[in-house]
Amino acid sequence: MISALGHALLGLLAREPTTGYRLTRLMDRDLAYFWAAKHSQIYPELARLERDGHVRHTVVGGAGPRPTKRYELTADGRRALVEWLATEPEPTVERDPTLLRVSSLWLLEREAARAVVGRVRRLSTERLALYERFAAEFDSEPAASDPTAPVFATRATVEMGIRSQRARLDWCDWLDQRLA
Amino acid sequence: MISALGHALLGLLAREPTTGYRLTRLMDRDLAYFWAAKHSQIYPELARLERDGHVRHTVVGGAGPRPTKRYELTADGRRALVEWLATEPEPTVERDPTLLRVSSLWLLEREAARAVVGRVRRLSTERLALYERFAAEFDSEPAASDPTAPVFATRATVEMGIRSQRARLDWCDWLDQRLA
DNA sequence: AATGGCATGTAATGTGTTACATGATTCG
DNA sequence: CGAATCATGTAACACATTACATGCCATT
Repeated sequence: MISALGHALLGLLAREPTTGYRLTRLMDRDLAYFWAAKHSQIYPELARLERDGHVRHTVVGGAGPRPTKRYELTADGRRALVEWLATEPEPTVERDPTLLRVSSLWLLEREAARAVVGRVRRLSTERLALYERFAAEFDSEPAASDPTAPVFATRATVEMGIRSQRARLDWCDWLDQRLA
Repeated sequence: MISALGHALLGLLAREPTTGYRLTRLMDRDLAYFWAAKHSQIYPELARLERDGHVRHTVVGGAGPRPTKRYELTADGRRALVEWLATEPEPTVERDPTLLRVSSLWLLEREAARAVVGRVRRLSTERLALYERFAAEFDSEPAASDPTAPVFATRATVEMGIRSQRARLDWCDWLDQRLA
């Protein structure tokens, strides 16, 4: 069985073979807003994927005490990835600390409650600006409109990020009005 | 330190003292779409909250091999909850298996890719219908518009759920067009 | 008499974060 | 020469899921 993180790594390696270190940075940059992982989780997962024959590595130098490993998909790994893509999507288990706070908002005075909403709005505004910068960056690449190009898929996930944040900002307005 | 789950439980107990079993069902019904937890996680967490003085229990019978316990907030627990509400919101770490799939969508043929989007749409449509039923239910209670009533806060979180799903459905249209 | 809901717990395993540990290369 | 970046790993801990375990009470 391949974990969600495993599928994330296979997906990145399908784009381009690379090192665990660079996978860590890629996840931080490209996937962080929908799937986060630290290097301490990524290195063992790569080892497991290799043990199960989904990836293989070649040593490409040694910038430190240990060898630098370049990972790539095996034919089997690629097959497993494509198969998974077509399976039924597992329902998202949301864990939203903001909604957790809001679910107890009735305990606060009006002004304090509005302050909470204000903080949510600020955080969302920042996120939205970030995602919109990402989107502009990706749109400047011609391949962004080609459904078989990796950047197309990345652009699509950023679009969802943007729409999520816009929805959240609209919701802040809705809530704020009701607290007026 | 109180965990996120701890805050969720304190929030529910602030509404009404009750048993661990009913907290499990409440979370499943009212919070599941933004904070999920099984009973095997809830019982130990209640014990920890009690050890730290945030809740206390009284035995109210024994519908089984062990005593049935009714938990309620202590003054200290209520204070801790209200204080946490006003703290800076921790940025949501998204873990969205749907976006994980979409980030590798470029690997698929056009028809297969559209099928993936179709499955996402179906799931979202179902969710939206569910949340809209919840919303209608809550709106039928007069207190739903009173910001100091618990049902107001629940209604607000459902509103966010509805807006999220609508945003996701719109995004499915956006994606589908680009895959046409 | 069987089924389902009420009720509480533990054990094993899986997933994710923080902290510890090491050392080469490159740029200023 | 110092700082940042490249690079890989392990250990300890926290959080979450699945499976195991028990037994009363009410309804059909």
